[in-house]
Amino acid sequence: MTGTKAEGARQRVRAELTREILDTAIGHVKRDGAAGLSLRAVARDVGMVSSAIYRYFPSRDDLLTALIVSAYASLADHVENAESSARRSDLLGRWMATCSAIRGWAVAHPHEYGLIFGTPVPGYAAPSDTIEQATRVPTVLIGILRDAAAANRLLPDLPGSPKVTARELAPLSKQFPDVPVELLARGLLSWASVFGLVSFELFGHFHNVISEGAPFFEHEAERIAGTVLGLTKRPIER
Amino acid sequence: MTGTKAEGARQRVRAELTREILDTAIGHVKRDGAAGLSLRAVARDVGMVSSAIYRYFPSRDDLLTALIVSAYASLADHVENAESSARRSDLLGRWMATCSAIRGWAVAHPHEYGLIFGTPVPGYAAPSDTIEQATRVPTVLIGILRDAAAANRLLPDLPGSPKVTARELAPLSKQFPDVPVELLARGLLSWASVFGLVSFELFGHFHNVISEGAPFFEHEAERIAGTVLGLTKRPIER
DNA sequence: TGTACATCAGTGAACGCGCGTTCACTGATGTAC
DNA sequence: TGTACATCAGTGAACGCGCGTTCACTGATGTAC
Repeated sequence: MTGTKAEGARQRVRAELTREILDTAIGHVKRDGAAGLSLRAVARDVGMVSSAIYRYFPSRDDLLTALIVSAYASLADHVENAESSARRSDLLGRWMATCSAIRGWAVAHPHEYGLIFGTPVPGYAAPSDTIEQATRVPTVLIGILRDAAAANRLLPDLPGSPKVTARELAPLSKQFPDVPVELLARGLLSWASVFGLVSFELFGHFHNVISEGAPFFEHEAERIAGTVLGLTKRPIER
Repeated sequence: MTGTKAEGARQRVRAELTREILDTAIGHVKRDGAAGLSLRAVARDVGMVSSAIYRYFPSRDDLLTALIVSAYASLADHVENAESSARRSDLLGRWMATCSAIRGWAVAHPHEYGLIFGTPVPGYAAPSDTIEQATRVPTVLIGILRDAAAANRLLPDLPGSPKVTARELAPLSKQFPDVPVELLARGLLSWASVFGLVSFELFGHFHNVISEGAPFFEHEAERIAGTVLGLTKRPIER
């Protein structure tokens, strides 16, 4: 039935046009941001009449969803690719590659970054289709953390550190039952810190604060690895 | 001339109406977010014809600017108030009060938070009027850091920590010449971390990750104090 | 204190625009016998 | 291989809406003499 080849020309053309509409829409987001995205403008650029778009996307919100999913996927591709080219045992290298890839992608795709990490589009609720792609970057992060723990490269918490409870992190903990809650908490904070830095830079809050974004970010990413993650240069002796 | 009292009834009425327009607009942002803010809708609610707004604000963008300034001011009021009611010598208490106030305000005013810390409104460039208000919260933070340094309560950097250069932070350093660059960098990262946490929570990225935002945030704020800021419980002996 | 004039707030109509979505339709492409 | 029918993509007109901004205007409020 749904053979890979004999799909019929109609289906192939349909897939191509869907792709073209999506790409055109991405182009609009790249130029003008997501807020003003217009079905009609996209249709014009594709060379269709506006109502024809409805053969491909049932509504503007569905097109938006597709754009969000595609942005998450694009970021995740970039990050996974960077992280996987570091030597597995070079944990700091993997962390730095991940962070740099996040910032690099964000700087190269500011509007797409804004689409997924900025103010949610009003009246729009992200459907669950997005979570598969949205989960990929955090998963890379947790992978690093897990390997660091296995290699005995994580400092213990400072005495008197706050203890995050399992309850607070219950939903995440259920997805990664083999990772201690304490580690998940570190991962979450480092994740939020990295994106906090990137968001501040992209959204203009580092204006008149920082002169060179890239080296500052590298330094801070390294600092996060050392302090928040507690990643050590060599295995800890017991 | 411009006496405080005999301003004339006209001027007073004008000020009151300006306030009313602003408050109505804030109400709209609270309900629907900033993206769809409409002059006409505001005018309707105030009970004016749409063109009358132009006697008070020269354009939609100016109204938006006023809203942004007002949001920054509201946040800063809230934060300064909370921070200043902690005992001066209780540095961790001051930090925690600051952080909780930030999150508290954000949760209570999500759309206003989105207006100032989310995706910048497309085609809109924040004028310098905003910086006075925008600077107040970071200033509170630096105050804590400065006092902590004076009280000898900051851990030295871990050996092998990345050294942020003065060049990278030149603009900020010029505003706070008495604070060492290294401290400014810590402050920046902690600032970004706190807002990263809050943004993730407000913008939905902690969905299915965290079950209870408030206690988790408190724990993480404390962790930031200990690891990023390097704030110790007692003065360091030399 | 009273009058003549200037300032200003608010009106209402209009301009020109773009938007998302629906609907009946025309032709072309595929499918079943 | 050929015909009859069903499926589908794309059209073009229309609906109903709301927007920011301009402009000539009316009256009321203030100011100067």
